[in-house]
Amino acid sequence: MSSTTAQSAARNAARSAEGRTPLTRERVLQTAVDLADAGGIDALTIRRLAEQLGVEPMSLYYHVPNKEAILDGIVELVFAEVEAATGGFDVPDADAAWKASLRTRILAARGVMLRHPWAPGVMDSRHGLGLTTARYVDSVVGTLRSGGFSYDLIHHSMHALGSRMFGFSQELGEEDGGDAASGDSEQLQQMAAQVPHLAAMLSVVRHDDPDSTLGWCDDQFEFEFGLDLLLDGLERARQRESSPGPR
Amino acid sequence: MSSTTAQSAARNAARSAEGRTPLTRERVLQTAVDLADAGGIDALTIRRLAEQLGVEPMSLYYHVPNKEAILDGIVELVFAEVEAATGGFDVPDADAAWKASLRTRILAARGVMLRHPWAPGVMDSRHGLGLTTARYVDSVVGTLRSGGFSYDLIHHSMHALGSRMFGFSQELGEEDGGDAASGDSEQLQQMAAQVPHLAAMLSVVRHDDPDSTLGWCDDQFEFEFGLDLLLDGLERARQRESSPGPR
DNA sequence: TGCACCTGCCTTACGTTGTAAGTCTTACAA
DNA sequence: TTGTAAGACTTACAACGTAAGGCAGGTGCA
Repeated sequence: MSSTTAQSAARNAARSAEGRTPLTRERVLQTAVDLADAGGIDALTIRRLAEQLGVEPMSLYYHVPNKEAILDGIVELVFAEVEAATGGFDVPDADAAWKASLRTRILAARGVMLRHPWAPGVMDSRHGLGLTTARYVDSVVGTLRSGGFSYDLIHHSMHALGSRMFGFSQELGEEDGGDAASGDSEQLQQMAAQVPHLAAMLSVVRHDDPDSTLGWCDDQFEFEFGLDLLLDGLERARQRESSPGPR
Repeated sequence: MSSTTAQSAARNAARSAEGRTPLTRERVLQTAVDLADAGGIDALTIRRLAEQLGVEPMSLYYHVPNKEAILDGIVELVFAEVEAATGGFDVPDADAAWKASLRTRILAARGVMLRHPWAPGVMDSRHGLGLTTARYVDSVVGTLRSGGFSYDLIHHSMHALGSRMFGFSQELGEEDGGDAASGDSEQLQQMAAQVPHLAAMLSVVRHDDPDSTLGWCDDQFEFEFGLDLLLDGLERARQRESSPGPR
């Protein structure tokens, strides 16, 4: 018991005297990312995270409600990196080269994911998008819009891009703005400020399909849309392969 | 202690007298699938599985080495369902309608996945394909081959289809025949018997790229191939949308 | 100056997970 | 009758996430 007390005293001394950098939500999340980068997502446990921070496990819970929140947080951190890598989430002016712009953005996202291979897996264990992630999606919607796509076609495009949009990963499942957007028009206005293109798309697409049976979008249709896009594309690639073509 | 003995005696009596259906690997795996179907993948724990089977947890380990093997096993079971749903994994004759055939097969796979929503997630937590899964992939390769695709283009197509091929899910990562195919030509011949098209593709594609830096296939190239396939397809869809077109 | 209160971290303890190691029972062969 | 192997069971452990509460140091107010 005396040893425990001594230990505690030593730590307190170290904290106040040597000026231990205080625990913050940011430091917790950043260290979590480092841990996952180094040892995979299974290496990210509360206990190891605490140890890495020189702190007892339960201390983390003062800054973060639970592990789920940590997972949400590190995904947001990854998309903050994507934002930095693309120099912000702005969308090109109308009639600009939407394709090149989108291509660049998506490849940048992929570059970030390659540095955090655990991210895709964590992403689709999460339900609902964080704000930064939603703003990324918003920028994709906005870019397509600038290229003259209808919101309907944009909606299908988002499903078709699916994995590619995030650098890998899979379907979106629920694509509302996270916890928001389940209550109807209330929070949809707050959302509009942060993710205007996404909000616009949702309101249009939702109106077109008043009986929101399958959760307001027909997964079967979306799947076939994306599949046919690929199959048609592959067919053209094959024809190109057979005939050397001009040039 | 006497109660424990009595309990044990009662169970033994029930086993021999009433003719308890014996534990087998198959029964374990099937029950695991049922459990995951009913309560999601998190509901599948060794203890619950044992309880469902009327058996003590450690008894499972006589029929299965560990939980990983159970996860491998239930994925295989799912693909056995896919095989049944498509009436076997045979490929069409040359010059047949590869696109319709492939489309049907993939949509059938999707139908099965919808009954086992946990399957995609489990799949990409696994490294390497089981035999049945590999045979499914093989049938996709074979079908593309029957449509006149080169093995190179087939290889890229597989990457591009990625998620769609399995009904959802994501990239392949390692796409060798599971544990096999890391040792070179030895097991590659045993593999050839079971998954001939896949083996053929691998041997061709591998030769073209002797310095197998990035793990013998260039992920960056594959990603861009698939992305451009989609972007080009979307551009055509948008043009179609703008001009109502003939008909 | 004294006392209450808040902030930030620590201690202890619980239930759940996968599984290593060893034991007991039953069926059958010699 | 005895030996053997198959097929279960018992016990035990380390690692996980986290509920509940404790305790030091600083801050604000009397």
